[in-house]
Amino acid sequence: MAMDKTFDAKDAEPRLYAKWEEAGAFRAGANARPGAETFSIMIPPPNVTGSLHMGHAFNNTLQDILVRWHRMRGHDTLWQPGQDHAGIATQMVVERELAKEGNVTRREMGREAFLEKVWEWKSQSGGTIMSQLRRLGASLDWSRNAFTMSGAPGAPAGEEGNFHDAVIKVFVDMYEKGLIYRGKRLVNWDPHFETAISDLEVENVETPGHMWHFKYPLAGGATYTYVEKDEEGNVLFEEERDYISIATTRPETMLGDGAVAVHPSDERYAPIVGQLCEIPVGPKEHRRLIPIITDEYPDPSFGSGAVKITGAHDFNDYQVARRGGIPMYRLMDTTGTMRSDGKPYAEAAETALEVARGERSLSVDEADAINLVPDDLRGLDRFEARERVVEQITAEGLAVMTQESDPRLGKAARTPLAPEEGGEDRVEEESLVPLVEAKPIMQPFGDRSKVVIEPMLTDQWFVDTDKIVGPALDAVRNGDTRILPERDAKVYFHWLENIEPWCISRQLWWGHQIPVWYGLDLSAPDFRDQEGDGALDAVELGELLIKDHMVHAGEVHHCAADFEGVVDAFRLELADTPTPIDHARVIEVEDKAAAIHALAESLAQYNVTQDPTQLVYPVWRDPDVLDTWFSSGLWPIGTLGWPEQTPELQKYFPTSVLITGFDIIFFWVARMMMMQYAVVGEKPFDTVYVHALVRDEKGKKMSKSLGNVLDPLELIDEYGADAVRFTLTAMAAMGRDLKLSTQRIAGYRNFGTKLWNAARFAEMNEAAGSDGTVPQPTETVNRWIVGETAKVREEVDAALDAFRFDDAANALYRFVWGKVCDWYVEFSKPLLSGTDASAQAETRATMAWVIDQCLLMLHPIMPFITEELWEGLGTRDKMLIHSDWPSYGAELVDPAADAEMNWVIQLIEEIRSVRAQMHVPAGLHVNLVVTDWTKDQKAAFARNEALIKRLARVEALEEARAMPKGSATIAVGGASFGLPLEGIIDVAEEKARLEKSLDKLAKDMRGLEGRLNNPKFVESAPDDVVEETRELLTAKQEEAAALQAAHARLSELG
RNA sequence: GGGUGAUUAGCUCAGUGGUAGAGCGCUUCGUUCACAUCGAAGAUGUCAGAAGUUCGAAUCUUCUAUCACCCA
Repeated sequence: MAMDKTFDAKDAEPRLYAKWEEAGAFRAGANARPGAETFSIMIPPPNVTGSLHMGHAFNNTLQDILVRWHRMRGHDTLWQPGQDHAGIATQMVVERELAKEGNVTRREMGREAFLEKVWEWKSQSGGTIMSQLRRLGASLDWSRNAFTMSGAPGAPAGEEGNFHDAVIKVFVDMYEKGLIYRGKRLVNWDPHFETAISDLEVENVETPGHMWHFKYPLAGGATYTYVEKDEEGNVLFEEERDYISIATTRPETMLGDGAVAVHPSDERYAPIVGQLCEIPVGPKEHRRLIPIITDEYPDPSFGSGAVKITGAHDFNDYQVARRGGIPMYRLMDTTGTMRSDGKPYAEAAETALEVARGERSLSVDEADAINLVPDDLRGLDRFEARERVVEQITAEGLAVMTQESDPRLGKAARTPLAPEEGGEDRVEEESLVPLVEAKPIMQPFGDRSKVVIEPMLTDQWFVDTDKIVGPALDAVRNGDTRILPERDAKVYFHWLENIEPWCISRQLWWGHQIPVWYGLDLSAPDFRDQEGDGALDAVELGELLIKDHMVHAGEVHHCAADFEGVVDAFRLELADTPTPIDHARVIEVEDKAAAIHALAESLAQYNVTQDPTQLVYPVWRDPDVLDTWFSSGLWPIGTLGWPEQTPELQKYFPTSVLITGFDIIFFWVARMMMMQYAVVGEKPFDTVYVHALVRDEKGKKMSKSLGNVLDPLELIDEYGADAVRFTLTAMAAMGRDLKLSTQRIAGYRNFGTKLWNAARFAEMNEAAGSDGTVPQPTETVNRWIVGETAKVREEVDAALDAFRFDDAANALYRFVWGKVCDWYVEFSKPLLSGTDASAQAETRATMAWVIDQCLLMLHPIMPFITEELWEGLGTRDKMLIHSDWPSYGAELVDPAADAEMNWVIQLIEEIRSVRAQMHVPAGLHVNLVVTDWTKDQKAAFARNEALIKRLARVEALEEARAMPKGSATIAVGGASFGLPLEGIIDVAEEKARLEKSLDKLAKDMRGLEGRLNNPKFVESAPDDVVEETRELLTAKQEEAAALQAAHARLSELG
């Protein structure tokens, strides 16, 4: 067979992948030895809308390495594939598609039809990432591909899995255990998609913004002495004030302020704490008053030190408001528009005022019902409202003023002012302008919608994480689950120790609809059926509804896996209504409005017909769906068929390793830990390997807007999957970001070519395709390379065991290129082409074995080229992917052979170096003279003469008493060699070379002697270190002596 | 503001107490029968700075500077 000069990745990769897949090579348990230990990895599910990016390539390369490595070791291995349904992203993609096609909106279509579209889209485009992972060579068991929405109502054929059942079951179970509740809390609200979103879907971006400074006048014209002091207590500034100064980046939220807070230690405001101040916006006649309170949150050194508290629109304020019992007034609707519902402003403000005065209090829901947006601002966009608020305050003269030249205004400053009191300026001049600082602010944007996220107080479902966080923390603390690198365990602890309730509802359609049904709250315990006839006439019905208030304002709700499951619970709700209403048929309707309508209609009809069988009690299902992360949180068990006790679940759970990015430690890893413990009471994985980010070569995060994105598929096209994989692996130092450059990838592509050509050489010399038997050669060269192979096997296993992927890759790189190609292949040439038949045979066998070992050990990192060579080099029982990973070790190392070959290598390198520096023509063979060597060295030379001569271009060896004149001298391991170069040598140049070497030796020796002359070193350092140092010094001294002599000879010469 | 980490050759990075390393790039040489996607040789470092612990520090401690990321 004549091999090509290079590996054709484009041709081979798809062919080999198909071959593996057809052979079922990736199947769970493939190549497992009987009774083998199991090894399982769950893929972090990519979005079903997603396509492969560099992070995926990195993440999946590492997983594939582990999986292939374990599979080759005969372990019962599962790499579980799958995708998550990515609620918001997928819904957005499909809506966009709809818009392109025919301008039908989701709402126009209706929920059912829309979901049908989503499934349709999924069946067409959902497989993209799967085929891309195949390009990378990922050996996932595709027959088990999972999807977080499989088995959901409306799922088409081919999506019959039971993930949906698992998700719903977990929700119901957790609800029943009291771990899930409905409540009003502040969440990240996306005004574009009109849904709550997770922190992960929020991008905080530094944006040019403004900080406005306003005066909140004290109620009733009260005044106080405002005093500012320096650190020593000297008064810097003092004045009478009738206001407190507030800075804000979001003036429109002032409308919802519930208080002004200052730090308890802030003496400047101590005189006015407890007083009321006025929000300087809104109609003059209904100005709202709010209390000045103390809280730890305000930073006295920032701004004026006083903070306005808008509990319903800011996360920090929310905490302060909760601590201080401050009402939270919501100002916007779901689209981020200023509210226009509820009572007129005058009435709302009056209520708020009563609350501020302590005359009444509001429940959270009552506060939420109050609309404190002034009538003229109702219905405005939030940013427009901001402008109007600023205008109104400024017009009223309640903006803090400053000189036009104030640098904080962001304009060119003429005379910079010393900042005092957070920068307020009191110089009275005619050119005063409102103090509006131009400053960058961190602003939250929806990562999909790109609109500004609004913290909003809304009704949502929450997991009471406090109740389930314990086992997740303990597991990592006591080592049941290990997080690598260790630093990331700290991140994990930090987050879980400060965990907040987890908002799991989303106002979307694509997802697992929450299995909760609501009904109108009906009861009339005091009603007496005076006729006692078990029927209700018109009069009685009227009394029921009006006098006994049968229909209450609130709602009741019940949770079960399906509608049938809640019917009984709702019947019980009717128990305290009169017959026959208490026997009404429970039916499901669309929503609350439909329920009211259906109930009214039913009662009306009953009134006419007196037919109790027509009475219905309508209930409606919660329209919201669950956060995608809620379903992803069940990934380890859900993919294995839970709640059914499948054999796979028994075998592969808990899983062995999770490999994932640091950015989702909180969102996914921590939640899987909590969920698995909460649901099945077990850890989801033994080890979590957290990897860093792939960046561009300048260290910038790859992003579409920067245009520095490297597409892994393009890279695979250009360099081959193996090169991309090897690069990522070699750069995978634990916990460090990768700065990826194409140059580096090209370098590792070259490495593949190098391996290819070494194999090609072996094949040409009939030294390929071993049967796997470890050779037991007699030739030193062969004994040496067998030992080197054994050493690297141990190194690679140790590295992979410790998740040191880079160490494994680099060890193999050094071995294959630096040992096998640079030396062993060269050393083998005289033996392979020589006349000694037994040496030739043994070398062929050894080389065949060594090359095969390279293929075996490189396979997990470079699966394609190694499989191709494996097939090409010999007749094999199994494909490489299922071949046996080696297990030999140090017992194959022959120390004598090791020492001898190292000496030979050093000699060759020295000769080459001298030749190059003395400008000996590259092709010229020269003689070598030896004046001094040991018996062993002589024997070693004799054994390796052929290859030394060949590699160093030596014509012949002469033994001599003294070095001939004009020789260049070489000292190797105590032996003195020389190249007689009279006529060729440049004496001055050779002297310079020797001097340089001697200088370095002298420096080294000084250091070594310094240490050895220090009695404390000899006393306290370990014996082997002292011994090593002594030996090193002796060697240096010998070498120096030889070079010294050579230098002397040259000096005599002239 | 809080936390985590980084700072080592021109570049990208290994190196967790025992004389500073790799890859890439650079310079010179090379059409040697595996490979020019190659080979040979070479140059390049106050290991960010300061102080400490130690017989010995790139490595441990403290401080400083700069940068990055995460959380507020």
